[in-house]
Amino acid sequence: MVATEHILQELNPPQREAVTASAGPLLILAGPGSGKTRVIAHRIAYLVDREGVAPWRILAVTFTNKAAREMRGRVVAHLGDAALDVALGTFHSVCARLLRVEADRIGLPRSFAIYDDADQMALIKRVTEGLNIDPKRFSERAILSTISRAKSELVSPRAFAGSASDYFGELVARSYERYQALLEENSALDFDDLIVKTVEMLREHEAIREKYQERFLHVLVDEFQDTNVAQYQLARILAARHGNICVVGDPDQSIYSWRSADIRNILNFERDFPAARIVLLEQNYRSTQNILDAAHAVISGNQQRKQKSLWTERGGGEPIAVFEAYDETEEAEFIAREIARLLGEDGWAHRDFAVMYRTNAQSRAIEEALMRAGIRYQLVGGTRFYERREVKDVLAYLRLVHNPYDLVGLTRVLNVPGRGIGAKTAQQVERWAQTLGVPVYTALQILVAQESGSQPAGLPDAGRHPVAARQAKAIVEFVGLLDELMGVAAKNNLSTLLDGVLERTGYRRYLFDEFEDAEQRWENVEELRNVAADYDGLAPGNGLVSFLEDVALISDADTIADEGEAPSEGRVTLITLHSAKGLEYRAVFIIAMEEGVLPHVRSFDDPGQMEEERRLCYVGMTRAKERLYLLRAFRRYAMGSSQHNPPSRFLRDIPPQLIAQQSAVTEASERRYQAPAPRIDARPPVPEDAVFSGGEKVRHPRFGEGIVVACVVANGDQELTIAFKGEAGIKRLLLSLAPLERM
DNA sequence: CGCCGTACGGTTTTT
DNA sequence: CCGTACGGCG
Repeated sequence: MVATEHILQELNPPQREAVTASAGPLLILAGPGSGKTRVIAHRIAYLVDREGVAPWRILAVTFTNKAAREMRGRVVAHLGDAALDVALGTFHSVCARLLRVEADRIGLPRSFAIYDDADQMALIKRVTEGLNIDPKRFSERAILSTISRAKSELVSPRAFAGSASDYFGELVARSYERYQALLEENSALDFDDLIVKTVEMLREHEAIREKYQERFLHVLVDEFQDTNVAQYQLARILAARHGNICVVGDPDQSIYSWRSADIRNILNFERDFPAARIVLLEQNYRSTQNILDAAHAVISGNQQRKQKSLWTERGGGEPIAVFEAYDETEEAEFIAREIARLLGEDGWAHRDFAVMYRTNAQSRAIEEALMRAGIRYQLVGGTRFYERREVKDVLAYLRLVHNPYDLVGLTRVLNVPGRGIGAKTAQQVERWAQTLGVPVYTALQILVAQESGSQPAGLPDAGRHPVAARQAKAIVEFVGLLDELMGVAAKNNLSTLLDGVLERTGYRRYLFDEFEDAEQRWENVEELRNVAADYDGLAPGNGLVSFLEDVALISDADTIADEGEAPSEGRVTLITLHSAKGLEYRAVFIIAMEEGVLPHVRSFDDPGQMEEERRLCYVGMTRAKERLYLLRAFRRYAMGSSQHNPPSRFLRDIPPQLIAQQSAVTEASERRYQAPAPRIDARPPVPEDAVFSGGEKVRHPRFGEGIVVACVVANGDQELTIAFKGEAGIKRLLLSLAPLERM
């Protein structure tokens, strides 16, 4: 508690202002590395410690669950266990909790399922099928993303239909309505619904609204530039009673507009709260001046932005290293070598390094190189654990036990492991359910009743089911299996339930019968069981609910190993630029600085999206504390074939004097592609006849025949990277010293 | 009706 | 290169 005073001493004046601003709306515009996480944590501590606010009356919303955990850790460090009562989480997790608590009062099934991207896709497929929409003319993904955008802007199906002006709009309007109906039938909410339903709840139920408005004396929102309209409205409603809303963001780091994040929220905030106090945090505590200058040069290319001054006391630092490799293998090998080299120096640990890329698929080459070099790494995201088939199967059973109306889960495992209920039968049942106007699970129950010759109370009187005898028998068994598992769930902890699922379905045997890589898959199932065991302390029903909720709302950034691992245990981080937001590393490698990758080809025809690519690059660059490496490859393999990408426009925006060594890998080949990249002026002359270029065959007296894969011009010499055919492998040689012969 | 083989198409980012 | 869609066989 006494800590507060000396904490305030450590802060610079704007930070102190942000922490101690007493009441009312507050907008903090924070540059990268300005210590904003620290400031929010301090502010929470300050409110409790100095202003006497009860911790449970503070709501702080972060972007990822990991950020929430980190925030909680910081606040607990200041306040002790009292801080555990602060309401902390992502918008989605906070909403899920509120909806679960209020479910009965607002007529929402308490056991609603949460649908992720893949589940939504499965649902929208049914919608377009039902509406006879040709997926070749109108992609399901486009329809879904239009629906999602409407929901993030709090546009109801009815309102959307009213404003639809073209044919596509009509189709989406019809799909939207049907999609929502289907979600309801499944007792499911998608990610957007979590927010939308919460806003609706607060708008329509006065008692509930007043309860929470009264409770939350202070509302704080981090990463405000990445909130969508619905999320902003939610924060506004919650803060309306007391008017204490503090939002923190950086327009230059807005990288989620494709997920309907709306940068205009920042402008609207100033409009909605004219009395808002605005604090600028412009001092950077993270990066060296060179890194900051380079990043600034890149972000300055955006037209739509407010100029901002960023400064640091950290001095010049190392120049930015730009490396041009022959292909992605060499790019990766350069990184592995550089990391190995720095690890050999004093004070560097694995966790000091991160390799960042635009798309998940790019991690592959890096992984291979690090593996070959024996460098430990952790891959963030990629083929995510919870997206693996075997994990999804087991989860689907758990979801069904929790909510048997979940049609997506049901169709997933109806015939997994195979029990003779094929697609045809599933379709028959679904059609039948539709004509009866009941959920598929209810139809299955009726079928079971009919098979046993009875008609239990509470189920609609229906015509005879359309399923053939053999398949009907299999369905009876399947429904029996679910019943049995629900019985297990009611009385046992989560891992017992999961064991029950595996045992009764014979899932292990199924894996080993059907898959080559069954070992690996079974390991994943066991890993899932380990996670589930963490919930065994909870009451039977609660364990399952919390587990499913956490699984649905977990993000890949949440899986990053926390600090606290022994230094020797650290790992190099491989991460997408998007996921890297909010993180920092001593050394950062950004790969594939190429036109078409970063900026991504999909942004070429839209200036707005191009600006977002630039911000993405800026986010990546500003993750670096001490060293920043920007890499590109002359050729890159993607989807089987090789392609050539010109250097990224963002590279050209960086002043040459900030760049250490301009590596020139494939000059000769490069010229053929007329790449106009600016070169460092003071490049020392190299004797013309001595210049080797990529692809040339050479002979070395000791290493034998090889191919030049890269050459770097430096200090009047050339450093050649040569792949030799024999034992020697890949070597780096100086032109002036190596007795090389052109072949 | 279900299962297994081959051809083809589509590929950003994620709470 | 990977997963899905379709066609023939048991």
